[in-house]
Amino acid sequence: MNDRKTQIIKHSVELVKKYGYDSFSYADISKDFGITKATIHHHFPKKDDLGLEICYYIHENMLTAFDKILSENTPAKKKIQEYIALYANMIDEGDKICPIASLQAESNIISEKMKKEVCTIDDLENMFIEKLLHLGIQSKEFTITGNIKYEAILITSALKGALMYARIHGEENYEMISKQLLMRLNI
Amino acid sequence: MNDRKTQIIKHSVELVKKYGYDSFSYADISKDFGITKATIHHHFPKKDDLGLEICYYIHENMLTAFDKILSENTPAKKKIQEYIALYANMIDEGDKICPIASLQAESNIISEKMKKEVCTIDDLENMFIEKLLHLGIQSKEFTITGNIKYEAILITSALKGALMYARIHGEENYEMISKQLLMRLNI
DNA sequence: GTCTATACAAAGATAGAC
DNA sequence: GTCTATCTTTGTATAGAC
Repeated sequence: MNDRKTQIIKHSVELVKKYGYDSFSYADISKDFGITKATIHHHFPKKDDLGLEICYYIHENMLTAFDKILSENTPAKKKIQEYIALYANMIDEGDKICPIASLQAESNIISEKMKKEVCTIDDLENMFIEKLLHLGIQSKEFTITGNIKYEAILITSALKGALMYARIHGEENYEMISKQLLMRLNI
Repeated sequence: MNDRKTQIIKHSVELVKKYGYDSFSYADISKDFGITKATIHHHFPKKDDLGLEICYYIHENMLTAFDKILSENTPAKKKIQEYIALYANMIDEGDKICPIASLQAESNIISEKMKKEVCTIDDLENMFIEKLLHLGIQSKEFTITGNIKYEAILITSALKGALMYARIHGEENYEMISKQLLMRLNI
């Protein structure tokens, strides 16, 4: 619809991945697109308006990516590896981390509305992984010891942590850490 | 030792754990201690000076905690649990995460000097865990599949991620996630 | 939708007095 | 070591013209 509006949201997600929500400004977007700050305020009166749209965008993007992975006729192991590859792309883009990890780290800064959205996205991601784990168990690709729900949360949390580590210490670390994480599933 | 300067550093570490480095200000410290911003600038002319001292303080604190755990005549399993409890304390303090995770999330905001210090602290923590893993293997308390170095990095990264998750979703999650993480070591 | 202009507060920082 | 006072820059935000 509103091309410029979507353009700003997309770019803002990248800024969150690189600098965090509180540390990027309307001035940054202004420079990057060659428009004035006032124009951005026209589309998003308050920064929190933009912040919420950022969350919604991440949410929708995630749904699309997960639906694609689920729809493919592939074994659970392959689906999990595709999920892990989604994260890897963020480092390749240059100096970025998971936008949700970034917002989690700023949870005492963002509005209650944004916080709630972050929680919803977290739940979505964890339920997706839980689903993949159940798939793999059913197809006897692997077994899970302990609690499946928390195994899922462990996987998503560990990958977010791994991405932050790899951004500073070298992107090659992400692959090594994720490989080690999946070792318990014999993947 | 317990002079104003140290007092400011200690408090700043807590602010980093709660809000992040970029999102806390001299004005915050000023209010909390009832002193002016100028006084803080007297102790730390630039914010980066304070930032570095924050890193050094975290570094030293970590060394002390790790030395204590290593010096005790306890099995490796117990030592790992003590390490995990160190993290748990941060949530108990109220709404806080690992200060290093916070700085990692802001790695494109902080100075090169601070970034280097964060890396050093990361290495220190990972080597500590690696040591505990070797101890446990030697004493036949558990076995490790895969790469021990990356198992250590996985543990530290996962716990940082788990802490961020638990801050938003409820502190009880930290225990559940860490329990699931250690399941592979049969702890 | 985009601009200029402007307001207003906050953040980092400095000079100089006590 | 702490203060008052001041400065600069940046960030968020609004009003009104084109």
